[in-house]
Amino acid sequence: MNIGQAAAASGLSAKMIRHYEHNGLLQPTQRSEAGYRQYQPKDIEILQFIRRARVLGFSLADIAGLLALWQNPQRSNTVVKQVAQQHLAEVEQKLKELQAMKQTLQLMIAQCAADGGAHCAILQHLAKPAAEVK
Amino acid sequence: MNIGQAAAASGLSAKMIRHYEHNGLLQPTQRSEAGYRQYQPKDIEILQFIRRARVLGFSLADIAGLLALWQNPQRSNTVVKQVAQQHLAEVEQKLKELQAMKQTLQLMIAQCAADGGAHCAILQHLAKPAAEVK
DNA sequence: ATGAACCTTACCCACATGGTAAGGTCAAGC
DNA sequence: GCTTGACCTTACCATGTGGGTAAGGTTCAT
Repeated sequence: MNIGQAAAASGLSAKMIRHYEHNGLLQPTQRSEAGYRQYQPKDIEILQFIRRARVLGFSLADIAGLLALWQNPQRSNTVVKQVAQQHLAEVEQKLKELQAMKQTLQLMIAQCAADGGAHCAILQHLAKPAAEVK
Repeated sequence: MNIGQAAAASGLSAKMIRHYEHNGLLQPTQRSEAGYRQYQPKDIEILQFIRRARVLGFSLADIAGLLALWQNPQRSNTVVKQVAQQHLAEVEQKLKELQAMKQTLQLMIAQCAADGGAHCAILQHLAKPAAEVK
């Protein structure tokens, strides 16, 4: 199977598959005589694993670790859980930041007349907010 | 006022102030004979404006626009509001994505025994999720 | 044999920020 | 006057996850 078919089968782009190989996420595959990468069904499973982990926001470094654990029969699920919990904590941290942004943005937008005039609560807030944000 | 003092006064780093100037966010300042950038109190207000907008997640391109509007007495608050609403929509989109990640991560973590064994619901989910995520 | 569709590597770009290197400047203290 | 340390300058590299493009080789069907 060539890289284009592997990409279609896994939901990744051919570009990214090469990138993952370059980054050490994937073992270099066999090559055809012409140098084309050859993928086996087992490789497709690995690619799908990577795609699903990316959808969940895991970094490539995290995924490298998860892949190694996945392929290690001696693994401990405790380690896997730690990785996931650490990532969840980061996601929750970003959620907090975005929620704070959202709240302030909504407040500012609600206070903006949008009547075509020059007076603007949004610009006022950015110039001198009621409560300074550090 | 030198760049270090301007950085301290505005809450930005000297590095970023230079970067903003390089990007066209800031007008090049006066320079001392030795070539040091010189900042006036008015410049500090602009730097603080930028910092507050960054805290709210506005891109540098957005901030360039907001700064131009701020300094234009002929501005229309309608335009400002549009910029803010567009950014809010992006923030809300990211919030949705992160919330979906959070939910799935919590589910996977809850199902993981973490008893030191090799069986792991998290890896199972990544290998073959119950409901495929495209 | 030719053309389309695929593959290869190797670059540049985004985005905001940090780091580092190599060098110039200024002020304080001796 | 000289040293020292803190500051400033520019210029480059790195991050992380991709997208884009270029220049070229391969494969297959017509």
